Amino acid sequence: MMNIDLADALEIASEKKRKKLKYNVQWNRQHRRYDESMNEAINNNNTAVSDSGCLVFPPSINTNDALPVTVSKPTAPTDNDTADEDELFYNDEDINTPLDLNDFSENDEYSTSSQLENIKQRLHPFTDVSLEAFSHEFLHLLRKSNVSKTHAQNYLTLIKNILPEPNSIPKNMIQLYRQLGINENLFTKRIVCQNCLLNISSTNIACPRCGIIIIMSNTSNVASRVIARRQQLRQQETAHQSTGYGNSTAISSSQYHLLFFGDNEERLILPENNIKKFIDDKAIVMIDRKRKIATIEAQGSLSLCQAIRQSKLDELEQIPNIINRDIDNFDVDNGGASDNEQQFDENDEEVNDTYIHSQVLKQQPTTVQRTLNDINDPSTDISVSKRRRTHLKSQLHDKNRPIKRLRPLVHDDDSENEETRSGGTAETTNTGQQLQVNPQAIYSQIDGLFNAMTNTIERRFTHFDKKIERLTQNNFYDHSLDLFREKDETFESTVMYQNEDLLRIRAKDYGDYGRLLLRKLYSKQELAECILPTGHQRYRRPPLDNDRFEYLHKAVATKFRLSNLHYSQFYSKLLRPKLADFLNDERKRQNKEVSMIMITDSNDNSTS
DNA sequence: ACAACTCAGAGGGCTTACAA
DNA sequence: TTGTAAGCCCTCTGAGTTGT
Repeated sequence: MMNIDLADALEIASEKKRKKLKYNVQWNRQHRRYDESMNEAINNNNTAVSDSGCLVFPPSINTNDALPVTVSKPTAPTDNDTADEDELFYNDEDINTPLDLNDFSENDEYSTSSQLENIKQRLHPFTDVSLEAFSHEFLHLLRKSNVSKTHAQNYLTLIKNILPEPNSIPKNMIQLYRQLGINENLFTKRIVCQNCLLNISSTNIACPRCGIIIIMSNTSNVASRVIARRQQLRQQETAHQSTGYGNSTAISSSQYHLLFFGDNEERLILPENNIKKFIDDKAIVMIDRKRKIATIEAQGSLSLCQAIRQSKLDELEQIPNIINRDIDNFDVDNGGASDNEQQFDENDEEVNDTYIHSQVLKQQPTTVQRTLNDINDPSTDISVSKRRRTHLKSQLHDKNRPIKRLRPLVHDDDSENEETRSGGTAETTNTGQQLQVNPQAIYSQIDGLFNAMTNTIERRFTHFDKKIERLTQNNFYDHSLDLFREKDETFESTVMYQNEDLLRIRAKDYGDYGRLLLRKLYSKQELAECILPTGHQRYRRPPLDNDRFEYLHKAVATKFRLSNLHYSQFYSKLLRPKLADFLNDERKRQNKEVSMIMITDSNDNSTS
C-alpha cells in the first residue's frame, strides 16, 4: 500500500516537474521571439498593424513559428484587467493594415489627408482603442469635469508618458484639438461680476466696481447656466440652419431683430435676412421646417438687440437672489428626476459636443467667429441664465405647463443621424415632446461621473502604488527605508553569531539579506519544516527557533540602520512577507529535490 | 450567534538573473 | 540562445479575532 502511494506521489511529482519545465520553456520561447519581433517590427518601417490594432510582422518573420500557441488577441483594456495589460499576444489573423508609427504629434502642421490617416491610428500598437475615440472621450471627460486647460495638459502628458512607446497621443492639447479638426480656441475663461458684468481678475475676491464678493462655488447657479447656455447654443444653431444663416448674405446683414417666441417664452436675435416675412410687429421665421411667429421686440445692431434683450430679462428678474431659492424649490417639487431627463442631459451634451467641435467649425469663418463669440460672451451666458431661471420660476407656478424647446433643424441627410445621436429621448421634439430641466438630475449625474472618475483614478493609483513599491523595495539605496529610521541613532558595528559577523554578509537588499541570514541561522530541514516565529498553536508547523531569529532582527536592523521604534513595522510590512514566501519556496524546492532523488533512485532500481 | 475582518499557509503562475 | 532556479505576485482557503 505504502509503495503504491509513494509511486503515485512520485509520478505526480515528476509529471508536475515536466509540466513546469515545459511551461517555462514555452513561455520563454514565446516572449523572446515576440520581443525580437516587436523590436524588429518597430525599428523597421514595414511594420503593420491590423484593423484590430495588432502588430503585423514583416514577411520575413513567420508568426506561426514565433507563436506556437494561438492565444486571444488583445482587446481594449478594461478596469478589471489592468493587471494583465502587459500580456501581449498576437493572433496570426491580424495581418492587414499598415501602421504609421511616426509620431505625428511631432509635426504641428498637417494636411487634411494625413489628419484622416492619423485619426484612424491606434493609441499605441497594443490596443484596439483608436486615437480618435480616445480624443473624443478625453475631451468629453474634460468638459464634463470642468477641467482647466492647464490641468488638461497635465493629464494628457501623464497619459502619454504612461502609455507604451511608440504611441500616437499628441503632446499637447493644441495638437489634440487640431487632430480632431478643431482649430479655434473655443473657450476662454473669464470671471465676470454677475451684477455689473465687469471682467474681474482671478486675484480679486470682490468686484472692484460694485463690491460684491465673488462666490466661487454656486453649484446650482453654475448648473443652471450651463443648461441654459446649451439651450441657447442649440437655438442659435437651429435659427442659423433653418434660415440659411450660414450663407454669406446672412452674415453680411447688419440689421438684427430681437424676437420673442410666445410659445416657449424664448428670445432670439436674428439677422433680417433670416426672417421670412414681416407682418406689422410680428415676424415669421422657419424653425425646424415649421413656421413660427414671433413678436419683434427690437431691431437694429446686434449689440443693441443684445442690450434690449438684457434689459427685458432684467425687468423680469427683479430679485436676482430669489432665483436660486426658486430652483431649489423647483428641485423639491420635482425631486424624483426621471431617467428621461438625465438621458436628455447626456444626449444634449453629446449633440452639443458634435455641434461645437465639428459643425460650427465647418461654417464660414465669420459665422464661426460669431458663434464663438456667443460662446465666450459672458453677457450672453448670464442673460441666458437669467432667462432660464425666469422660465423655471414661471414653472413653479404651473408645473403642468411644459417648457418647449426648439428642435435644431437638421437636413434630410442628417436627420437620421440626428435621431440616432439624440437616442430618441426627450431631447427629440418632433412631436412636441415636453422637456423639463431638473438641476437635481444634473447634480446626481455630476456626482456619478465624479465617483466613477474617482474610482478609476483610485484603481490606477493603487496599481501604480504597487508597482512603485515593488520597484523601490528592490532598490538597495532607496529612501523608502528612511521611514523606519531615526536621526542620531547609534548602532553596533558588529553582530556576532558563532564567531561570525553577520553584518559582513553581502546582499543586494534587505530581502536578500534576510534570506541569506535564514540560510545562515537555520538548517535546510528547519527551513523546510518550520514557519516564521512566532507561530501559533493552530499551525501544524513549528516556528523557527526564536532565539536565533533575534539575531536576524538585530542584524537586519543594524545593517540597514532601522530604528527600534519602527523596526516591528518594517518587519511586518516589508520583510516578513518576503521571508514567509522564502520559506514557502524553500519547501517547494526541497520537496522537488526529494521527489527528483526518489525518481532517480526508482529509475536506478528498475534498470538494475 | 453570526458576519466581517485579519492573518498566515499553500499553490500556481509570471518575471528575472544567470549559467551552460 | 536556451534552460533553469529563484524570487515575487496573486488567489484561495482555513482559522482566529472582533464587532454587532
